[in-house]
Amino acid sequence: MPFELIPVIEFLKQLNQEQYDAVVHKDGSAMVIAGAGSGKTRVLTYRVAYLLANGVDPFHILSLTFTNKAAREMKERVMNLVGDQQGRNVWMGTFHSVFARILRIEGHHLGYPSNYTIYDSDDSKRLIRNIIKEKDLDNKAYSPSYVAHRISMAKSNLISAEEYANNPDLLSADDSAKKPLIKDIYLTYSNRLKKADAMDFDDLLFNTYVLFRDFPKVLYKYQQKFRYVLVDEYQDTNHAQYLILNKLAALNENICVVGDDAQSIYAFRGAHIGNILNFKHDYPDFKLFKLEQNYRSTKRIVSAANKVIANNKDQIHKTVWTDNDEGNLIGYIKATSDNEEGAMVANSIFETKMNQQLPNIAFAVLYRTNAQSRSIEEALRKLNIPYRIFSGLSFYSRKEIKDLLAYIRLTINHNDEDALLRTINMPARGIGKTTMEKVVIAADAYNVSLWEVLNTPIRFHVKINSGTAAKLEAFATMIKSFAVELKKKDAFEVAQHIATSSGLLRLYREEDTPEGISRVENIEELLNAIKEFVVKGAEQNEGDMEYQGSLDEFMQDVALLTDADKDDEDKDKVSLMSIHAAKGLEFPHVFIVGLEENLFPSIQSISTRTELEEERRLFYVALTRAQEKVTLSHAESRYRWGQFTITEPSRFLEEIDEKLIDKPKRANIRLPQSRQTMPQKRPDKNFKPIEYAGAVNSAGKKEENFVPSDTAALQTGMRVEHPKFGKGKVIAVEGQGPNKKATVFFTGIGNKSLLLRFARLRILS
DNA sequence: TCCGATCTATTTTTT
DNA sequence: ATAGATCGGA
Repeated sequence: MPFELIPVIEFLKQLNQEQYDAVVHKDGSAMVIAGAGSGKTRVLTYRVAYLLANGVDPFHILSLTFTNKAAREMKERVMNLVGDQQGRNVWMGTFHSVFARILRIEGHHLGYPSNYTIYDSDDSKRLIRNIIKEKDLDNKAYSPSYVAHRISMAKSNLISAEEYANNPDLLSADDSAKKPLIKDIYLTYSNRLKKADAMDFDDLLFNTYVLFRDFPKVLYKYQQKFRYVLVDEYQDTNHAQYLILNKLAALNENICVVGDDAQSIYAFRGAHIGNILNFKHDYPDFKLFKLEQNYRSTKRIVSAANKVIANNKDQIHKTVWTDNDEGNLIGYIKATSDNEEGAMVANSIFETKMNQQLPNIAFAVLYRTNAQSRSIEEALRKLNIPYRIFSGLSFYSRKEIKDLLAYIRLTINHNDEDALLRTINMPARGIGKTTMEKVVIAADAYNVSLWEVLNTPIRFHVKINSGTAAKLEAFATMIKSFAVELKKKDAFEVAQHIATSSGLLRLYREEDTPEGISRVENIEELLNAIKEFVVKGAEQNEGDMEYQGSLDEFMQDVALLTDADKDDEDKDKVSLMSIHAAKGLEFPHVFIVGLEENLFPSIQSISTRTELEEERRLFYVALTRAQEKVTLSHAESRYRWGQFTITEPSRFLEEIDEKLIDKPKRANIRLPQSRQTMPQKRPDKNFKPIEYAGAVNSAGKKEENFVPSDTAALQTGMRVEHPKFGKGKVIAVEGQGPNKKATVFFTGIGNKSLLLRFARLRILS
């Protein structure tokens, strides 16, 4: 017996009948349709524990999730159930990270080295942008994001560049969209990735599929290895993922998928709800389990969510119910502006926290778009409420981080084109645009990587003068010297060496501006993370001779990391995140902000029913994150892309039963307990944002009572104050009308050029 | 090639 | 509002 069976039996008692049945259904295919909050993660983790308890070797279990966070959480929970030793050996990870790992081992069958680079969407967009430029295409018709999306859709449907170029449907669609050359961009893009020994996110799936399709022996090896396959969030799988799972499970058919069609929110990137329906065709003997009891939320929340989702036509019937208390009414906040919305949300958090003595982690603010975090952040900061933003990629997509990572990538994989282009003149080394253009053209002509041309420019007939040649050689020599270090030292030492010798750190140090300082800090933070990786890895792998703590190990899936994966010592913070990022999480108190037409539902998604239904599922996901209380909020006006916009309340607000919502009232901060209810029309004059802002603030900082002046008469020499930059002196005023702007010298910050249309300035003298 | 000034796209969601 | 790309002059 691998470990004590007793605890598992004990744990099994905690399950309800359906959960229990799903957990102990050991062999054969199974689908678990799990309503929100019905304990699906629990079923998955217990199932893994149950398999282990029944003598299944941990090496034979594969468990796939969509986010690293979900994978990590599951791993922790499993380790708690069955002990670290067993738990660690189960393959648990995201589709992308697991397949990336398989491709490191097997990629040679497809002509990839094991140190291939993973391009994140930023990198691939850069590459696409370059190709568009090289082909001299109109970058209005061919916007990189559009092309990237198009290629991504093709890849997730397993359509290669060659197949794309021969597919009449796709071609005519592109023709009528007046973008007939997408096929050429796709072809070039694929070639360039291959030449750079790089894969983008979609390639990780695409190539895994090709590997399994074309190399039956390899497929057989993994079928043997993964005798039990578990999949979380099955409703979000795309076609490529579906077929890979199909192949993997074909031998043993021990596949257990868990999902909820009502929570499918990734159709926009190719997820296919139909995969749930296909399941019964592929595995006719499958067992279906439905988890309908919600353990997470109050009756009112469950009922509101059910009512909302009932408006969707496309759904699998199920009845989510709960035994929990009736609970609070759903809160409602109506603000005049986005800033006021932030202040009211922050204030409500502050009050609830004080009244009920709750920690910050009890609260989450969810929004449709990441850009909405700003006003919330500002408001929380004013009230000294600590918060953490879980926004996609912000840390890893910072320029300085990308730069350092690019040096490391280039050191590991010299063929990495994006890394080379990014680093070669950063800091400036006198290798400019002209030279690199010649190199790119030569690389293209001889079908080799940029690195090869760089090393022996003469061989590829690049016409450059000796000075430039020397510069290129110096750069190549430097990268080669880094590569030598790589073999000798641990990850931290090499990374630090690279940061210093490349001149990157010096460059930012010399900047001596607040931005420069924060860049240096970010680089140091990355170096710390690498250090931690070395230390932690060494501890965990004690006695494991395989583990070197080397930099390539660190880099292996750094491209797959997001901000949410950084650890944070101080955990007690309010969470700010997009609804997409909140999937799978729960919080006692949830604020859903920006419930306005054209924002949520998004303006891009209101034209078709299916898109609108996806937005509604998103709203459903948001509502069902809450355990105790949901508060909905919207603002009557909002700045969007620098424009002041008047907004309409979201249609979703009307889809909730009025009886469940706290009477629409203006949250008067001065009279927080007031029964006063406000009309739903215009706010009365007492509720100017400024007055309000003054009332909420507690700390007595400058920003609180900030009243911007009319800057029409602003003149050179005037002393002004800015809420963020502090006091300063106007150096110059230029431009006319809406483009009028001022250059202001702020003490301790330096010159800032501000558009008066936007800048909030107070004239002091 | 470098530097500063000017223009522009960005905002949907993520691995 | 802002970062990044682009342009033009030195």
